[in-house]
Amino acid sequence: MAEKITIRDIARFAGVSKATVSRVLNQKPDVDPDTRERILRIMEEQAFLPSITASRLAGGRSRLIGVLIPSLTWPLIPEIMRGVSEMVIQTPYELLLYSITHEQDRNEKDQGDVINRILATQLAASLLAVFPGQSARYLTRLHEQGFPIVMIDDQVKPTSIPWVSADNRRGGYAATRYLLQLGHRRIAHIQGPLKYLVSHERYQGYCEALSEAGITHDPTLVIEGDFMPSGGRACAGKLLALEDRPTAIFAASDQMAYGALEAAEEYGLRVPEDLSLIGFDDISLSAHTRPALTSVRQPFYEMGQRAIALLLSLLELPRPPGNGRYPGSLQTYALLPPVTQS
Amino acid sequence: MAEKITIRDIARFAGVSKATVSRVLNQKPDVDPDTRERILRIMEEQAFLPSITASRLAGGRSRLIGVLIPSLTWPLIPEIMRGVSEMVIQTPYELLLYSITHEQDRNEKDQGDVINRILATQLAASLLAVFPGQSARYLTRLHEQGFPIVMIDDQVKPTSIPWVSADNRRGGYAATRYLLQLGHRRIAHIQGPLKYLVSHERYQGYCEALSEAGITHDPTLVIEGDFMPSGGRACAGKLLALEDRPTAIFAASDQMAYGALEAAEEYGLRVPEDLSLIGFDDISLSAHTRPALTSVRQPFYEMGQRAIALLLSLLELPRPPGNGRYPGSLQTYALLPPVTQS
DNA sequence: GTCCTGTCCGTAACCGGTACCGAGATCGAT
DNA sequence: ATCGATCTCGGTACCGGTTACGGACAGGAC
Repeated sequence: MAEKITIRDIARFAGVSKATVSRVLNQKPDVDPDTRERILRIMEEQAFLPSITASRLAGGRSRLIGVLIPSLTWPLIPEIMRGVSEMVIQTPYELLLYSITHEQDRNEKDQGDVINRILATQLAASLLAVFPGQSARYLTRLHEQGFPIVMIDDQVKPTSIPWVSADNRRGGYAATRYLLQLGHRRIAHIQGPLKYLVSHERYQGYCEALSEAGITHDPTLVIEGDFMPSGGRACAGKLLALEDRPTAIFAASDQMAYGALEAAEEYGLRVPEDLSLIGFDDISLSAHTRPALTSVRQPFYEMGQRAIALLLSLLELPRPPGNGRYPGSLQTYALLPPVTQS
Repeated sequence: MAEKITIRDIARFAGVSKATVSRVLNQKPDVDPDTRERILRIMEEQAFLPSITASRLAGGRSRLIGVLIPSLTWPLIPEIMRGVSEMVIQTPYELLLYSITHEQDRNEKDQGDVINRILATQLAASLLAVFPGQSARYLTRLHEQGFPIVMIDDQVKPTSIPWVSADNRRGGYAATRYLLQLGHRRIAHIQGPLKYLVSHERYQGYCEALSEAGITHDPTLVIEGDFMPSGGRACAGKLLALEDRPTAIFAASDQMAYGALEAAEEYGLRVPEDLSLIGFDDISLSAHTRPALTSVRQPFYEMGQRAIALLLSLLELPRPPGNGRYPGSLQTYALLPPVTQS
């Protein structure tokens, strides 16, 4: 195994001191352009890559990105992570995985513990927080102290933290448009729990599509569900029991759409012949079920990519003085459009 | 933010030198028991935790565990990772994520690149390789050089690397037993591709259960599939076309079981009334489909736990001299039993 | 020619640990 | 009492970077 070459070797080859090499590594200004060029060339030739460990210890910025995710078993997380890791592999950064087990007692303490751990070990000096939920409060404080953080979150409340989110309003709009294009006029909507922002956004998209089509909003066709199959079944049951029954249902989650399938079966209705049904992407495998479920795909892969790109761009910025806020951070975000599939 | 306390602080509190504190940290023998006790107590009081970065730089063992995984979107990976991370969170170790994007050109070069990266950055000094596939060759060499590695793999060929695997033979046995207990005598089996070891193992379990029940093996009831829904459909089609049609099918993957469902529908057979069907767990959501699919659950969560426990135990061992093989590494493995569910 | 300013770069201390070397203490054996 | 072996432990040189400080040298203004 070839001896690992160090900054000292590079310095020796270039006939300069370690300090100068370090300066070009960190893009400090006070280096002669010729010298810089020469050193860069030598580093290239020697395939030199500085020790993340050493530079971190010496007080440099860390090349380790902490990724804070809720239970991986939530099916959309892996899709996000795919985008994240494909992006990161092209950079000299590495990913440090911090998984919060959402299963067990989901009290805030757990999450705080993990964040404390990240801070205490000092390994990661930046954070990608995926659906942080309750932890968002901690994160906001952290971010205000100058710790680079990007969130991927559906529940974006006003925050100073740069974030990436799917465009749920447009998703709801797209789902409803799809049903309208099939010729439906009486379209019901099973909402997600109203305590979630996404539920309102999807509902809002639904309303917009309807009013755009000149259909007056019928409140009896909108019921609040719980994102779960059983809730979807119950809600769909109520909807199908109406005397003026809807001909199509837009469920705010695939899980609820499954429940709705069962309810339809109970009523002897066939999908999609007698009742059209569209879900909202919790589950990437919906296309494999029978009957195949139409669903609005959220662009999780792209969200992962965007989020990490955003974080990387923050890291390249020089550390801001003063209050530690990155200039313009309030504007850094991305809303990604949905896709109707299957 | 409280100043980070270091080994020097502890040394000062205890009235000893840094060296001695380092010795108790690394469980070196030459420390007076009283002194050790005192230092440990002080570390406890001060909530001291040594800098992973510094100890790594100074040549100590790394507390970073590299996790090498194929595309996270493969649904069983998250379940494994859940076991892994729940285990790791209880230790002072951290997880470094290296995801191989299986999607794109799946040539070996990709995988070699990632492994080179792990080696070059020197961050992780141990590795958990999940379904390494082709990379296993690299890993074997690495392991023989003394690099601690544990594999989670279904395709265990003779190797010196400690591994954890599901017991596929018992899984096949369990699936077949399940059908036997329902009273079936003519039980078909749709195999996985025979190039995979797991396919043979599951088949073997199938044969054992049959012969144990005193049923003579009928070769026309066993067909090789491709793990995919379309293949399952084709195979099931052939089976159902037999004049002496089987009353139950054991498919070696859930995907193929889905295909079989479609084939049954084609033949006007209802599941489970007219035809019993059992799958093998590729997909954790099988229980949500209609009709709910019975499946053999592979204990991925537990496999993750076991694998990381195994790796940690290797790390606690002193570095072996000579050829770098851990004594008894050929015996360190774990076969975990399956569970029939739903 | 002197003085000042700015550019470029080397020296050395330091980050927080690890590990080698050797010193002092203790103790049993001679 | 002398000696060597063993147990403890301190001193110190690192690991591979970063950074404060200051020196050398060039150029321009006077």
